[in-house]
Amino acid sequence: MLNDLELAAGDVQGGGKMELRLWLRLLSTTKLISQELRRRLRIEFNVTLPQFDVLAQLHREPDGLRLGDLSQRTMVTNGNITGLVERLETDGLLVRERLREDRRVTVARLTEHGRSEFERMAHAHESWLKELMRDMDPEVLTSLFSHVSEIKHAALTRFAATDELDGALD
Amino acid sequence: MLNDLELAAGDVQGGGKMELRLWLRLLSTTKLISQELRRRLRIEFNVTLPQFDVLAQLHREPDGLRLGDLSQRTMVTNGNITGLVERLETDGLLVRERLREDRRVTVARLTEHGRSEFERMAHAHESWLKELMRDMDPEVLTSLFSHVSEIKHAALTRFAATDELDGALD
DNA sequence: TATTGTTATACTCTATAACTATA
DNA sequence: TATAGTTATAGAGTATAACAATA
Repeated sequence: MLNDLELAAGDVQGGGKMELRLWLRLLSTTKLISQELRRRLRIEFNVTLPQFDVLAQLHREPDGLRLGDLSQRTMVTNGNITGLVERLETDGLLVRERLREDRRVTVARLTEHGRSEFERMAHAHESWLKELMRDMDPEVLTSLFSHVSEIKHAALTRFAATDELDGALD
Repeated sequence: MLNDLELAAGDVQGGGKMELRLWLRLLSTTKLISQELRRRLRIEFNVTLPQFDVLAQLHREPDGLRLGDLSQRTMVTNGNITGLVERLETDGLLVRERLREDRRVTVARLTEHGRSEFERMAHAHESWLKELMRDMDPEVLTSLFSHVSEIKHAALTRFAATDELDGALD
């Protein structure tokens, strides 16, 4: 299952550019998979990947999330979360409500329809990924998860502004 | 360096959803890093990530590439590669030329300016990534590369149409 | 004054299909 | 007829800044 061709071709160099090569491989892999998942989500459920992400975040929080928190967790700017959420509200998947205690704050939460729709999406999504990774050793998946988490952690501490460090748990 | 908090919090389940969790982690990680790299590329070099990708592909091919091949390698549709390449031509980073033997074919290749600009970009890009991954064990990077390649290979064989399988070597 | 969210704007990317010219 | 590339179009994402309402 290992692509010996690529290895033999000198893809793995002990030398200097492993970081770059790994990054490019990560990027092309996620792009490839994202495109297919996006296509399937659109065809089967008529949602985009960022919309799916918003729904996933809200699904974890039965009481809903402030738009600012949603913005942090999805890594979508405040200005753009508005339109994203608006489209989902139009489709009846979530509702927005202003807080009484602080009328500047808007909380978004899933409707019943949104919740059940998301669960259908998540189920399909999960089975697509299981199919994709069916030949991977479970140990390898766990190890991958932890190392990718290391990289993410480094990115959070070295790339992101320190005050944005909270939300992104994924 | 391992994020014990996340592990302790039950992020790694022996059970059933490791594939999904790994995917979400991959996705949020590449998104986080992409956003920062995109920001830096725009500020320092005034290019987007897809444009950088096009330049990288052309940089490997001194004689240039047919737009169709470029389209495959970057995973950008034929229709959209046109505009992408046009912007780069306007900026003087590449030129398009029709083939004499077959006047349907257009070949894009870097100009001298494009080549030297890309080399500056690639150098900066590489140092950003080295900084990001400076604490990662080189063995781990190699192992990550090979396992991510496995996943990419699975995606290529299971997701993509069989006739599009050639180009995507990254 | 600071914060929350909205609006506005400009650009780019993505997906699809119809179209042109060449073969 | 088939192929390579372009054009057209619609919808979204992305980044920034200005703005209104509220605190």
